[in-house]
Amino acid sequence: MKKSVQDSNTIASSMDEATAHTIEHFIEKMGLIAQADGLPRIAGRILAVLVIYDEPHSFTDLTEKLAVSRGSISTNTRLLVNLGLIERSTKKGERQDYFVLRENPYTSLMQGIEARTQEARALLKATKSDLPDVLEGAQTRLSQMLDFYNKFSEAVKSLT
Amino acid sequence: MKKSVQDSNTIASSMDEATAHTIEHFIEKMGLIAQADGLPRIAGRILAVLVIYDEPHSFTDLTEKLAVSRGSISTNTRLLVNLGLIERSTKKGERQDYFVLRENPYTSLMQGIEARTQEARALLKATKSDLPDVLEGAQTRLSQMLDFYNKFSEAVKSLT
DNA sequence: CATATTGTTCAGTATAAACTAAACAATATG
DNA sequence: CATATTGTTTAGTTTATACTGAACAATATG
Repeated sequence: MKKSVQDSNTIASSMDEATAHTIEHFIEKMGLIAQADGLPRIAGRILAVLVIYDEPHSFTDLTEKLAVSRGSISTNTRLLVNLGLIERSTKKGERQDYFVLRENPYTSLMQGIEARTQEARALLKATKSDLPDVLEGAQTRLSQMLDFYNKFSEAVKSLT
Repeated sequence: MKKSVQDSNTIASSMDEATAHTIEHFIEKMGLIAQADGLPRIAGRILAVLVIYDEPHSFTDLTEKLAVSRGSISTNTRLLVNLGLIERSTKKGERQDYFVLRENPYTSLMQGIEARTQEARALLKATKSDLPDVLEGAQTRLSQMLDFYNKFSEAVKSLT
């Protein structure tokens, strides 16, 4: 078996104690942030690993570094790839897939958010046009909400 | 027992069939949108009711209109109040609390989002300063991520 | 061909969250 | 005071999701 980028047990020994702790903490916190954003905790942790380390990480690197099952790595790397945050890469003479952070990871994230607001806007427009004008209050409040989503959408688009 | 704003069984009969259906659909979709945003489905549905109807809705109005338990209404109205989306109101001679949509519901929502990004920014800053400069790649990627969150924060703030 | 490696899928389990129903405290009403 | 109303809280249930571990297919290697 090929030696992986770095064995999880040897991380700490190859760097400053405090640094190792900082990294560990960052990885766990990113898991929680991911969770708060509605993503699996593991997805956030994988992302954190790829933010910290320069080297592309293989499937097995990740299972060892994060101590989770291959199934989870498979599922969550695919998720992150779909979100446009990471991408697969390969090395010649190696069968394994490697993962690295994408160049501009966050723009595509924004596109995902944009798509979601688009759904809300569609619903609001449809509801407005389906409801009779006599429901003035409802029409007004729907307009306000739609107006907000429109502005939000613009703001998000300006970030990409 | 006081007659409530409108009995759920009589909604349809007092308005156009198509209109009733549109409202029903809007309420359910709002539940799903709330869910996608990490909120309980019921919170979205309560919000939808208050968007559609002019009248302040009591606790019991909501339980009847949405066919959910009082416990859920209690929990979720409190949640929506804390998010700044709705507010309690009262009527003289009435013991019940009533709920209405706030005047500008969405700005305070944004403030909540802002607070969440603030956490991420704090983590990124702390991690950057705790990690040694020799970890150039990590420093760069952390900066990029922080940069993104900074811009996002600005964009969100511009909406309020 | 037999064995090993790699990634995916899926059944089952664990965990977390939503929701209900009932108990409860506080207040009002008669 | 007894009873009813109102909102909150909490125990228990349901439901959804994350995660594991093992089976699997595909491919490589000897």
